[in-house]
Amino acid sequence: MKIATWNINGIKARLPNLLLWLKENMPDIVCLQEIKSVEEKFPYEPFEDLGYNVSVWGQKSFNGVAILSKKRIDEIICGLPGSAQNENEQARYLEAVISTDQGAIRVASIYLPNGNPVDSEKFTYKLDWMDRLYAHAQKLLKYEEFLVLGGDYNVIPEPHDIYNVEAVLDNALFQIESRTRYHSLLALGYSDAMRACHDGTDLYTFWDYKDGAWKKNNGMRIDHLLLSPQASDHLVSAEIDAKTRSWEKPSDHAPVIAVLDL
DNA sequence: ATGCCGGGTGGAACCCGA
Repeated sequence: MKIATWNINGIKARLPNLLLWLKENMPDIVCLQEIKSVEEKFPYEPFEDLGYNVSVWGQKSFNGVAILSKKRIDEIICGLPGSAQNENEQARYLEAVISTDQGAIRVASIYLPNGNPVDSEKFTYKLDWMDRLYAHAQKLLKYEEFLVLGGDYNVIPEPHDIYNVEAVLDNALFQIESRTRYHSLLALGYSDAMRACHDGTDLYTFWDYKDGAWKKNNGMRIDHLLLSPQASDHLVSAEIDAKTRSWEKPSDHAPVIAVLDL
């Protein structure tokens, strides 16, 4: 079972790259973020042609999450509990229950709010959103399922997850309030798939388009796959597919992939 | 360097991202 997360920064702009990547890697499940499309305009057909079931929670212009799955999707939940369930709710959380031969696996595609600038209501929105994610993640653990919370968390967990700490001292992604909330998820029992498999530096998932960040490797690790203990017991490997950042018309994020022996 | 790039909307210029 190969499961991936990728902030693709626009499904329309990234369709060729995404299809190429799917053909090369053939993941079983993919969590997508920032599709920037409403459901009605999502290009379902090319994914279905590759054998994927597709669930989308979209929004015009911004945000938007989706889940691709080779196996049947039995259940879909849009949004976190506690969200204002109205038409203004930002499309940032999509959860699916997927059938496998070993039983059900629950997967969430998460596009956590950026939160900049920190002296604005955007930062309090981020922290409130993280509090609601924590409460939901805590509840989900009680199911004792194979569970993967994948997505763009917009949190740099540790100093060695950024090329230069000085560059993000005022950034919402590195504030102690953001990092503490991220670490509280780990304290619940979730494991960061990448850190479960790799130590050290230079493990980045995002490089800004501007200022030659990719060429200078000015990156940060903000896209994560968090595994429940049941899923973590089956973790075989985890990797960042950084080479996609060097492709033509790249997303500014690279995919993260975990392999589970399920 | 909090916008130098890039996507989206809409059809120019502006919002948004990390």
